Amino acid sequence: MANTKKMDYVLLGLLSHEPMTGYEIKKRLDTTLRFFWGGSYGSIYPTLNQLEKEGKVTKEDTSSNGREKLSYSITDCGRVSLKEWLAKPVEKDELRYETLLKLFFGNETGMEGAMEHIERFEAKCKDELVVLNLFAENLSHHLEDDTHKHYYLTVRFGIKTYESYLEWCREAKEQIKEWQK
Amino acid sequence: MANTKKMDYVLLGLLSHEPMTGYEIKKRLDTTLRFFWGGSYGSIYPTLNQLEKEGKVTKEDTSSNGREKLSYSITDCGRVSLKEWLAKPVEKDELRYETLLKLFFGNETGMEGAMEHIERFEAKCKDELVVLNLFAENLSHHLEDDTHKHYYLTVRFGIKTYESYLEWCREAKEQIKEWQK
DNA sequence: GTATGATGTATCGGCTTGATATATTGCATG
DNA sequence: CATGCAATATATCAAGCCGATACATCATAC
Repeated sequence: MANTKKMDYVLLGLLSHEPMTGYEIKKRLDTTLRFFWGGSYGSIYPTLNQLEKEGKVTKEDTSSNGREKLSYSITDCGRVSLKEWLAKPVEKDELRYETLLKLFFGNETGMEGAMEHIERFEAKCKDELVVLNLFAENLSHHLEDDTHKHYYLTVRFGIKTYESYLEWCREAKEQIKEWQK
Repeated sequence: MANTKKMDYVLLGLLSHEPMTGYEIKKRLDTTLRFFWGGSYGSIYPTLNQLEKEGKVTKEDTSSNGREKLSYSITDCGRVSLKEWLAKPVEKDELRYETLLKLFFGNETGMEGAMEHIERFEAKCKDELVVLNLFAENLSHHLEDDTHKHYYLTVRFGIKTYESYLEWCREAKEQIKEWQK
């Protein structure tokens, strides 16, 4: 059978929006998708080559002034492959929260350590929420576009969850203070 | 320098609670830690051997009736290593939500597909919430123990976030219905 | 003019997952 | 009481992925 590798579909999905270079794909992963997915050069470039061999994307050399630049576009075959994957039920959603890990094992260091981790987590969440709210604001003016509608739903997911993280931080800090009495 | 590998500290953390076999560790990861961390045999057994070589855990053969059984315990050296790691700030928290990925690229399949993914996600969240609430209920009767306190905080995190996921599901479904008019 | 950062392609080591192999024990069901 | 299925238990392997790094050019600022 064909690939079940996730990165294949991440790349096909991004290229279904517009042609891009590997570098641009990486940037997109680090900004727009950052809240729910990642990806490294070590999987982007090899996957692009493999997808080209399979005929799911095409490569175009758009170098200029000696600066190397390879633009990738999705093919009809690639679109079919993407749609098949999109229609299948989700296999796995997962959280990998080091903060919770350190909290869980925190009885080795006491509640002060836990408190510190929660406060750092809280600060980071606040920063992320600012970014997400900006995204939502910008997107709300362009909701005619179907792509933006889908993007908007994922941003709303981010906002909802980060807000609940902050609520939990407040609750947890309160709880710890009570225990310390 | 020493290891920065996460699995090292997951195992040390679990063994700091009580001695366990690799199999028991796996079960713990699949139940208690499931909501925020994972782990496979392919990383558990090799890591246990490596930690033993480093003197951070000791192995004891507790086989009986010909059934092989290797119990691992944390050493003082292992405890020091764990505490050092716990004191360091968190490097990375990450979400890997295939549901959001399929939603983000959903303009290829239309809003009906998005709706289906959201509904499946909603159903799964409801199930998880039942489990988490059970955990919280049980734990709330044993909060004298420090280990349980820390465990309780992570369960509360799970409850808060799953509740917000469900809220988002409702909101998103509402939003999609409105767009479909 | 020259250092810094952004653009851009690419690979490598090491870690992790998911599947699989192997073997024994305990329990249930006909 | 046999037979099969689930649970206990250790262990490895291919394939996937991350983080770091190497390399080269261009733009900007000082």
